[in-house]
Amino acid sequence: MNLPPLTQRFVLHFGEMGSRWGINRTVGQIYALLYVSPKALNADELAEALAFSRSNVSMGLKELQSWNLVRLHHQPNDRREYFRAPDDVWAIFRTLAEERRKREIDPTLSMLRDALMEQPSVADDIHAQARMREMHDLIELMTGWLQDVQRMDSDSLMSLMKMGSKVKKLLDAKDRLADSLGLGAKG
Amino acid sequence: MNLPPLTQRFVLHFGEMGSRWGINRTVGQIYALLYVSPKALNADELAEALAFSRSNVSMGLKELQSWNLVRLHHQPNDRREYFRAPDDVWAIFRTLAEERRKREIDPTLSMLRDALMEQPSVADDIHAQARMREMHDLIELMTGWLQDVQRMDSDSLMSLMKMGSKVKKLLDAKDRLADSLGLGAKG
DNA sequence: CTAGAATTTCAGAAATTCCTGAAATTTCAG
DNA sequence: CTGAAATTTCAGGAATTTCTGAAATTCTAG
Repeated sequence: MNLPPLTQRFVLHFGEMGSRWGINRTVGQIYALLYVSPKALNADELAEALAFSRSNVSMGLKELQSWNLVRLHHQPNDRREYFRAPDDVWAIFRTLAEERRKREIDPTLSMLRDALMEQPSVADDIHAQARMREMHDLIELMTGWLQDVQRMDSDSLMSLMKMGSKVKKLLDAKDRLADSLGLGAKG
Repeated sequence: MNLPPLTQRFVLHFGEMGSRWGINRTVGQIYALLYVSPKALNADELAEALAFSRSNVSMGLKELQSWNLVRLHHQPNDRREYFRAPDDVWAIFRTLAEERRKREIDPTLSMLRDALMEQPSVADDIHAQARMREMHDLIELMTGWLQDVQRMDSDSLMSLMKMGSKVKKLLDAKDRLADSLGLGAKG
């Protein structure tokens, strides 16, 4: 591996963190390098820069493509494929959240839905089902909210986040205003 | 394993999903069982119910304790330790988010901070550092926001989530109001 | 104290995941 | 078509993680 110092630190860090994020070292390092690289890279360049086997890079890129995290490019008079990470870091985050929801949350939501349709046959399962309902409702609320905010443009999302918990004050103010005008609760 | 049907499905699912969530089968199944169990369980009961070795359960419980995800209890005239998941599923989620931030985000944030202090020495590193700054700013904004909302009580959080993207309309309304009153931009 | 119950530690076996080189397949210029 | 370049697949070796049983340690009733 022969990368400039800052790039190298970033790449090695992503390789190490990979295991905590549920991706392997190869995938982590490939994405890190694509993310900071000023230009699109092809598979051979990645294999060379990161000292991985060509086949390993191929599998890593496939994985990243299945996550929708890379864009493909072509150079004139060169039939190799070149890869880039999206420029917009917010878009990357959105994609990541979306894909993780699909893989890590949706299967559980569907298992919970199935379990909630059943008629529990013993006392312990009655309690278990009630607990599952609590979990189901929370997950449904959170994923629904996630999908809502994912539809917002980056600027609105940023201003919303910058407000942080001040949103609560705004909500309270809205409620008081609605009350004082004699309006009922409304969404 | 001899569990009532719904409980068993839930437990097995958490065991399987464990690998996607970065926890192992043992830890997943133990927590699933604690979560749906109507009463606190001791390590022997867990080992028996899940058909794991006693030592494996011990390590799994240690892991869960390091995540702050279990509560310890004692029964009169019994010196064994009994374990429970917190009753409030929102509290569980908050803890999970907090601990994942510590393990999966904070190390990266700190690496990025360090990298941003350096003076890039080659052209590619200048670009790389700019990209790192974008990532740093997004992560800082998101974790700051997360800490803000984590301080909100469960009810406020729920009503906020139920609003979903309607929050944006509320924000727009606030901005228009502020404008029409001739006020400048304010937090 | 002490004995035995409860729990933890830990070496290494078992299972899983990662990674490579070789072979197979796909792509496309000529 | 053909052949060489580009890419993918895949068997199996390397590395890592998980899990167990045995031994060590901690705890507490008496």
